[in-house]
Amino acid sequence: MDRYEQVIELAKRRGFLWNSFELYGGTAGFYDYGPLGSTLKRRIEQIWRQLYVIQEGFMEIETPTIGIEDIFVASGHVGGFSDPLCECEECGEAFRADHLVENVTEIADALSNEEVDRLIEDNDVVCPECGGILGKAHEFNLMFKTAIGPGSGRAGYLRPETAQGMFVNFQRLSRYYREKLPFGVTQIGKSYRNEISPRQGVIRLREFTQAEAEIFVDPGNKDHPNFRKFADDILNLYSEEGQQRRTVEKIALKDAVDSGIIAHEFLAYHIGLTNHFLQRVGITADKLRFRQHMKDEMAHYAIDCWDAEIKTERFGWVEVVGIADRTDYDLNAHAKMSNTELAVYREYDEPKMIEQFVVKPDMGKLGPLFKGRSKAVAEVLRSMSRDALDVEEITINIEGEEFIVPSDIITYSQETVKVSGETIIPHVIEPSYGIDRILYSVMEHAFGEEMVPAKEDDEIDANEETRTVLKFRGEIAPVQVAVLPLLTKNELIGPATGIMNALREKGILVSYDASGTIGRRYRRNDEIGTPYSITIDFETLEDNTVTIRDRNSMHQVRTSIENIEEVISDLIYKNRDFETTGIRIE
RNA sequence: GCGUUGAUGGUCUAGUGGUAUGACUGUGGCCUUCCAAGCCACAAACCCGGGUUCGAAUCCCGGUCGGCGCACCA
Repeated sequence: MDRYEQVIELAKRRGFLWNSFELYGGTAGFYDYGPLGSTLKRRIEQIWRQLYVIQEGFMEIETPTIGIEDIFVASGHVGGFSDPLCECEECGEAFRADHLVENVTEIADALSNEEVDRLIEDNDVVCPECGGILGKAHEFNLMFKTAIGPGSGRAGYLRPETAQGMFVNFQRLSRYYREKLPFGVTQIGKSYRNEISPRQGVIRLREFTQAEAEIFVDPGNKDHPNFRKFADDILNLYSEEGQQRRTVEKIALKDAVDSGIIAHEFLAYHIGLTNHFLQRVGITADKLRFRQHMKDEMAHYAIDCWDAEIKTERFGWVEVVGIADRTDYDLNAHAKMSNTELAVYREYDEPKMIEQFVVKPDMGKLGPLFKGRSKAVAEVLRSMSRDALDVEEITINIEGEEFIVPSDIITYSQETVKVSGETIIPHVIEPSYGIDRILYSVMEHAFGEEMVPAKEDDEIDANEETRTVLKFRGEIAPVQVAVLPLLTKNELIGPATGIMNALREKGILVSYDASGTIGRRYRRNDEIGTPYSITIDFETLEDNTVTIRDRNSMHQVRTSIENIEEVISDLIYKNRDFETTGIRIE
């Protein structure tokens, strides 16, 4: 069993991850989160909220998982997700069908699959790799399509990313943030891609959870006011240049910006924030790197893009977060599609006095002359230059129609105009997290097998046994503390229940376990990553003390029942040193 | 999607044309004392569909799911 199998086997057995629809045989690309998995996932998301929503102030919104066609036409997903592909019947290589017929037609990308097939046949297009015969063109549409409403309905798609729901709310959001850049918005939710052949368990899913932030910034100012916070952090950077040399470099973010490796401070800040987040949820620092997209792999509209990649035993480096400067691409696309201006007005510090050439058509005269067309004529006149207007009769052309305008109908002058601001289309910085991949990576990095001394027993030779333990950070461990009466005796169950209730009132997730020997129960809790165990024994009845056991060190202290919930809370949330919580016992 | 390979309790596994082996886990009980190994009892499985057969978990075909290779991963 490799590490992946060990983690997945444990995840399945202990209620973290289950194959969906298993009762009916299952379907690839879907996973259920069991009791511990859901809790772990929620704790990871909660830390994400703590950083992005509370600390950064990027409020969370929630938009439908189904989107209408226009959204995905504008975003490019309808076109981009339905490339026709042809596979070679000889060598099996797949090619973009429209690219294959580019040389024999002008309109390759506007053809139906049948038309492409016919062109391939008529022009004897063969496989560019091996010269073999090509199969029929077929669509690879990675979006799930559905119908909204009865009958054939209106086309809808399950969203392939949460981002579009935020872009299309730009105007509302801009107003919410009182029209001041920068501002950001976040969404945590499900996205859907109908992958052709999902494998690799939870690494590639058809339904998955994204946590995305869209941060709208002034394109003229991509400095970050709090950059200092991460400026000195040293990260494993795998830059475009580094990839050519196949070397990952440890560089401080400040230096990466100064030397131009990272495009600008704002992006670097968010790389820093991602680094902070991933380590806080328990990703091992030396199994984490940031890889820059190569020029040819980056979407054409992006300026710079970095992926956070995590090293896993089976899959190697797995992309878990993408941090991109998407420029104004999305807002432009939706502005065009919806015919609505998606921009903010930025007031200058000082109004600018601008020399302007101003044309003033006399509408009183234009009106009777051109009737219904006079407004369009005036528009054109206003945009003309002084030279073009300085003639006897001005001839203009609107949609093939000619208009002759006598020059005495207009006046023009050079004027000084006060301009107090300008309209700008913000650029978008987008950190996009794949929560499921992160959750798996956290489990893998937390997973450990340790050899520990076995209990003495003459009949068994081995003096060591394997302890399986998930070393989750306290903050993300699904079960935060186990309450264990040493024996199943009523006099022990009473105080145990009391302690459990006090902990629960404090908001701590407790598992109560009275079944089996104490050693077995410790091991059970090690395996699901419970950081602390409280054991109630007969001494408790005498002096109101219990033992607390630390999962990682297996050390125990004896401490008072009084305020035990505060002690546990401090251990989990405030990084209190375990050894300070009581008297160490051997 | 193509090729290849596998599928037996929760987990790991034995096995056969006549309904299944063992271990671990789990549950209940016993146990005055702390790291899975004590005692008693209990629970729990042949991936799905079709075919051959008196009878199929076993043989054959198809599917599903998993692994691997190829392709795909905006």
